[in-house]
Parts: sequence; structure tokens; C-alpha cells
Amino acid sequence: MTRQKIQIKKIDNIAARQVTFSKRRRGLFKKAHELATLCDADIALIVFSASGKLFDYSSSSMLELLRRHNMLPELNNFSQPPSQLEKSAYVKLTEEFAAKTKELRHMKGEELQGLGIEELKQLEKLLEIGLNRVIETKDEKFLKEIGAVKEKIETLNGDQQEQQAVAVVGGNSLGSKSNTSNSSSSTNPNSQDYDDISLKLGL
Amino acid sequence: MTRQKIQIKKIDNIAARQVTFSKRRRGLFKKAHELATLCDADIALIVFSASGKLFDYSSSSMLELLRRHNMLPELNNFSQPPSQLEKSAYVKLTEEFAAKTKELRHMKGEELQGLGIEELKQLEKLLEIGLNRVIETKDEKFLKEIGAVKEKIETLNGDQQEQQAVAVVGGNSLGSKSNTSNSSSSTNPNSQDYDDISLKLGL
DNA sequence: AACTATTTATAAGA
DNA sequence: TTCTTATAAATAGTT
Repeated sequence: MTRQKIQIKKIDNIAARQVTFSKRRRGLFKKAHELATLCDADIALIVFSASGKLFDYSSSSMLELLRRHNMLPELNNFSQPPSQLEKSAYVKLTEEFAAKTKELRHMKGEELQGLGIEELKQLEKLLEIGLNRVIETKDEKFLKEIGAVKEKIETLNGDQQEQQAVAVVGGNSLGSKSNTSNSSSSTNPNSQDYDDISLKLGL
Repeated sequence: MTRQKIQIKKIDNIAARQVTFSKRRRGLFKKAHELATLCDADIALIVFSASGKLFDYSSSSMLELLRRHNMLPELNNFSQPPSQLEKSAYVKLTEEFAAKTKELRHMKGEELQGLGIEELKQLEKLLEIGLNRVIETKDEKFLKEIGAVKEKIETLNGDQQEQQAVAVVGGNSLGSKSNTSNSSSSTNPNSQDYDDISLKLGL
């Protein structure tokens, strides 16, 4: 990113990797803090170095954030009146797991017979929203890939092959829902996709 | 940081804060991804906007990261002393719960940034299948309702109004089911038909 | 750690 | 929301 632009892939040289880790880790935490402060956001950030060292930052409790994120099951039966039938955390978790599983099934169009029309309508709306978001995201990534591939080819060869690349990529696309072609955002290739396309192009 | 240097403190203007949040959040996730990739680090990042929306990134399983650092709550909730077996089952279940939660979020179009193009394509297909099944089921139920309504009308009145009802229904509904393969974002609002018709029929 | 030449990120404005 | 652009920040390679 400075004396020379670098590719975002694992740095081979161990010493260099360590140095970069230190520098960028600092930068990342700074950015996290700035975002939390400027925008009144809750942020939790955990970084494990390859060697196992841990660094973290969070603007509030990490666990609280996770709970809000539903990454953790609810386990708060402390406050329950002791007189009530108390379920073990495991049983509760099992129930929540079952509920999630059922919801997921519904979204996959399974076990719908028990639902009423209103529920089905809501489900349909939910699915449409999800589908559109997925399509949008896919198209965005796709265009980024195209950009990355074009750039690479420009670097390596002439214009002729660039045209081929665009053709191949274009033929492979699914979605059409025109994305908003953001040119300014820099290339952020998901490595596997990149390899995929590179493979097809014989790079 | 650009046209003018800013102070790192909460942005007062709400709109500006929102814009900055979007921009910087993207930047932060990008940086996180770069650090994880370049330096082979494990990173978990969770961002909660002030309005409660959640965004996250993690280079591997968030729970695994937390477990490595003993950041998960202890299982002291069992009404009976948990056996070793129960504990391991609990941990497993927690993991599966988190996985299901994540899958569900993906189907709702959330947290898609970490997915590659292939994953997004599969997700899209899954959603289309689910959506079509839901629409089918909904339409089935819907037709049943119409049948019931028609019957009721026949009982109460003559044939003339029945014809009207059928006409209204035919012109207004059930156009869905078409968006099978292609991504063309279907806003598919045949949702209020039922209420609509009921209203027209005075039911 | 410090130093810079560059690349990135981004605050304002449109 | 998106894009543009002037400028602030971050940082790769070097010392």
C-alpha cells in the first residue's frame, strides 16, 4: 500500500508478516475505536495472531454483544422464581435449537402445512427480501471479481485477452439485477472466487 | 480525515453520522479481512449500529475463537451437576445453535459479506426454491379460502354475485410462482389480495 | 523504530 | 444512496 502495492494474500516472509501484523493491528484497533466513538456504535474486535497471542477491543461487553447477536443461547434462568419448573440450560438450549431448526425449515419451504396464510405471506416477504439481498451481494462481488481479473490481465498482457476474460465472466453470471457499479471501492477479492476465475482463464 | 480533519467524537448530525457509519464500517471490515489474510490471524469483529443493526465478520468460527480464550460463559446453570458428557454435548449443541443462527441470517440476507460467489449462488438457489414452495403453499391455501368464500356466497345469495367474486379474484391475484430461475428481483406483492377481496365482498 | 513515497480511506459536496 | 474529489491517514519497503 505504499512503496509498492501488495496483494492481499498471506505474507510468506515471517519477519515481514510479523511487522505487518503489528502495524495493521494497531491501525485496525484505531479504526474500530474511531467508528465506535464517531457513530456511537457497539464494537467488539478480537484478533488472534498466528502464534496464538490475543488482542481485543470492545466498546462494551463482548458477551453482551454476542448475546444480542444471538450467537449465544439464552441461559438466564437465574432470575426465575425457584418455585417454577426449572429447566436445565441444556433443555432450554435444545428447545431454542429446535425452534431455529424449524424456522430454517420453513425458509427452505419445508413443513409449511401448519402455517396460516398470514404466516405464509410474512414468510414470502422475508424470503423475497433475503433473496434480493443475496442477489445484490452476489452481483457486487461478481463485478469486483471482473474488475480484479481485468486489472490482472492488463498487468500481464495486452488488451485482447482482457476481452476474452470479460466474455467468460459475463457468460457465467447468474444475476442481472444491475448493481450500483461502485468503481471507487478498491478490489477486495474473496480469494477462492478469484482462484476460481483465474483457473478458468488459465492464469 | 479529508476535506477537513475531524475530531474523534460522536457526530451530532444524525444523517452525517449514518453516512460515516456506513463508510467506515466497510473500511473496518475490509481492514479486518486484509489483516486476517495477510498475517494468517484469526479475527472476529462485531459491529452494532446505534440503531441496533448488526454486522459481523470473522475469519473462522466466532465461537471457536471465544472458546480458545475462555470467553464463553461457564455452564453453571444445570439444575443438577453436569456430567462431563453433558458438558461436551452442551458445547456441541451451542456450536450447532450458532451455525443454525448464522445460516438463518444468511437466508435473511444478513451478514453476506463473508461469503464467496459460489456460496452466494447456492444461497440464491435455496432461497428461490423456498420462496416458490411458500408461494405454492400460500396459493393453495388461498384457493381453499376462495372456495370456502364461494360456498358461503352460494349459500347466502344467488349465482350473480358469485360470478362477480370469481371475476375479481381472477383479475387480481396469483401472478406469482413465475420467478423461478432468474434473479430479476421480484417484488411479489400478491399479498393483500385476500383482504382486498373480502372487503369487496363485504365479508 | 523512523522515515517517506505511495496507496487507501474518507469528509464534504453534488 | 452513490460518485467525485481534495485531503488526511495508513502503511510497504527501506534505513
